Amino acid sequence: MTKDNEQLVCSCSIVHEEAVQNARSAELPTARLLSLSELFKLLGDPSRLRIINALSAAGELCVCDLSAALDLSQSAMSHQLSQLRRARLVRSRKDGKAVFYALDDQHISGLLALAAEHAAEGRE
Amino acid sequence: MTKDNEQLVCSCSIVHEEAVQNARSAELPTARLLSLSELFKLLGDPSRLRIINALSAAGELCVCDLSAALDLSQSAMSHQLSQLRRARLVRSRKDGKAVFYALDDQHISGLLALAAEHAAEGRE
DNA sequence: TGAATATATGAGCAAGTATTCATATATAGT
DNA sequence: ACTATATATGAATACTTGCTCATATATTCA
Repeated sequence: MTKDNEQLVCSCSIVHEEAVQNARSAELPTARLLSLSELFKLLGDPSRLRIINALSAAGELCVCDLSAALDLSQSAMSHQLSQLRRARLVRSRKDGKAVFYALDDQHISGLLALAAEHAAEGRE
Repeated sequence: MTKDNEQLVCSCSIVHEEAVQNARSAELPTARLLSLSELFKLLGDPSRLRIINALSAAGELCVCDLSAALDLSQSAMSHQLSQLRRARLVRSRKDGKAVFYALDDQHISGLLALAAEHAAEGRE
């Protein structure tokens, strides 16, 4: 075999046609790929994970509470919450001067739990 | 109320004691937090997500196959695989000159599926 | 209206990261 | 032994990103 009518992005020639075709046809649409990776990227920061975990535990917290509980500056907290809000991971409710945040997606807690299983088993 | 015997990392004073205590006592241990966020961070890159998706679909692929299928240079592919391998998301099997990679964790596909649900619903 | 409080946000900086380039290692074939 | 092939890896670079600082907006209270 060793065809190389593929774009030769690699110099090797032992391409397994059908496996590659399998992989190619299973490719996620770009939009879905990007929204997926963006979701994971948001969860991939310790500060944001702590925020999500705190909201999951406490139900609803205002920015001030979150800052105090997680030892993060108000500005940093607002910036992070802004990202989480934009991705619809949290929702905000304004009450007087305070703004209360809560998780806006029931899947997220499930994601954390499932991910925790991997993290737990993988460690030696 | 409005106690501020907390470390005043924020200048506000409407801290809700019990909610904050709830959040604080639910804090994840640092090691677990970091391994969790590292897992998500790895999944939070489009290239790595494509690799994982390809392996999930094709079962086992050598570096050359992956490079060809995903249009990524051999070097970039090796670097990414190295990270995935270090985190035990993939395992490698050497066969002659080729090295075949496959997913090393049954949870990962589940994670992708669950995350996809969020990504699907969140879009307007 | 004026002062204080709670949150949001733009700019800038320091740290992290994905890719490329060059090169090293390992295996197979001649 | 020599060449070609497949993969791995260190260094450099361009790009991203999380935080801080300064400031803006909004709400409450006097």
